[in-house]
Amino acid sequence: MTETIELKRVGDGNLRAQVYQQVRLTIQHGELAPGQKLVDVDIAARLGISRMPVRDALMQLVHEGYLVGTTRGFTLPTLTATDVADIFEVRRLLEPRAAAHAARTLDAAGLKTLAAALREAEAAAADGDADRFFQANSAFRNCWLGAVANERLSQTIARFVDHVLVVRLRTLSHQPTQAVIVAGMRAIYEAFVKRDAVAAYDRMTHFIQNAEERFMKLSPPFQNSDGEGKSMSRRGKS
Amino acid sequence: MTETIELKRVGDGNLRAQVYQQVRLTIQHGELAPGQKLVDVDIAARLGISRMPVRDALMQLVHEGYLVGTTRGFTLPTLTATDVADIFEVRRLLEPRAAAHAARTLDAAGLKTLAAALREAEAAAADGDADRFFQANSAFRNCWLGAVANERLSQTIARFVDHVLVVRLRTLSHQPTQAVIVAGMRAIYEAFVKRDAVAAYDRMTHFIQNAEERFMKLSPPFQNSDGEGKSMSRRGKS
DNA sequence: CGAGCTCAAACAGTATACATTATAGACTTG
DNA sequence: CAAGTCTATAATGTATACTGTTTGAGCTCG
Repeated sequence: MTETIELKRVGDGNLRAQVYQQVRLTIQHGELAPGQKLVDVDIAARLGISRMPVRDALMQLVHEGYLVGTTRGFTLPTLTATDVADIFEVRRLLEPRAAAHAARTLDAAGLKTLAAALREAEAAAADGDADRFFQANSAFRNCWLGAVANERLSQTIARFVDHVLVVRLRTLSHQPTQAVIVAGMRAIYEAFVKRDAVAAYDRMTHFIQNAEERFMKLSPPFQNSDGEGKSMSRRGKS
Repeated sequence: MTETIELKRVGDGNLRAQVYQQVRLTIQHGELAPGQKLVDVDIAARLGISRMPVRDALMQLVHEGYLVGTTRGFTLPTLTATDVADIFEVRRLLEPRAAAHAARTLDAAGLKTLAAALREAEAAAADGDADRFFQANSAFRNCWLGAVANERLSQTIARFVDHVLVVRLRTLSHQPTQAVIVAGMRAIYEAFVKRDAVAAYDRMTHFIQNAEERFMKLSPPFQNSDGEGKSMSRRGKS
């Protein structure tokens, strides 16, 4: 409960949105211990605002699956192997189609951004810089996902990606995995360049399958799916 | 703003969950005019509670897409043709797979419930009772959706179904459409009985395509997708 | 008579205070 | 010594009050 979380106010709009952004970025950057408690009054004091906007933001994050809210504070969810498998199943269903969309709608500027992200990922992989690699990876996906015409589709995907993202830093630190991912990104990028929707679909399918295999293989702590500790018990749902 | 909304307290847990349930049920039953404003302090007064739980519930509903929150109250979203098409695209991607899951996991009790819902739908279609038909339809889907092992998948589907549901009453009132839907339900049900995952997948695909065609055909007011009034502009997002 | 401006009302955002609940730790008893 | 219970504390849930902003209506001026 020391100064591990560093939140600063950003001029965006209402306080809730600001807090939401800050906390989500904190989570996405992995700057949060797996069992760390997020207490609204605590964050509120640190930001110099009242509990309510913080509480609203945290509840929104809970609802989106970024956090779990117990009666005793908000913490990161600890996904079981089943959870991860479920998320990947949904991603397998959605992302290939979305990639096919993007292959048709990406413009020159988008392709340029993708190329830059790809180069960055390659450089980071060469250096073994997991954090940079992670950032490049996110930039790559955010770019093509932003070109998808169907916003509900892209938003749903983004959410599920973020859910596994919490524990993804581990996978992305693994050198051979980085190589595989870069290869997959390049394949997808080339399909985008050729505006080949079918190729984009197929390569995205392959990419996700690879990612899931790698993830499962590299995560021995997830093997103990004792079935009892389904940690995603949400609060506030029906 | 008269007594059109009838909310009663249900002993569930915290107030926010209760209000959330009540309002969502109200929406799902179509007991809400398209442009009607939902004001937190109003509902709070009617329920005899304070604004905060109501506000939380409404914001949750906004976030889930059931409502849109303007700077001037919460109202129902008015979906454009593009919105509906987007939702159906996601449903096409998810529901066949989910049906295949259900074909394997549905137990005898579930099949019995499905059979009852199917009979109910047939009876309602024969009587031309749109409301009963609607209820039977929902019961049918909720049943097989509940048997899907992947909870994230089923929850995502349920959400998107609910989104089009707001304007679905129109479609379900149409007699020929009711016949088509009943036929589709029966086909899917039989696939479930045979535990034929492939057939369930294919028939669900066909079912959704039919539903979308019918929906688009029966909705002349949605044809004017002037592109300007994208009504799903949410508040509170980034 | 019409257009623009001002004022008021309504509603969401925010803050603070109070109630409730669950958990952890300590103490007591078997 | 161990197990169960009780209490204290910490964190969420709820309520009320206040503030700021937006919208709509009415009035005034051109």
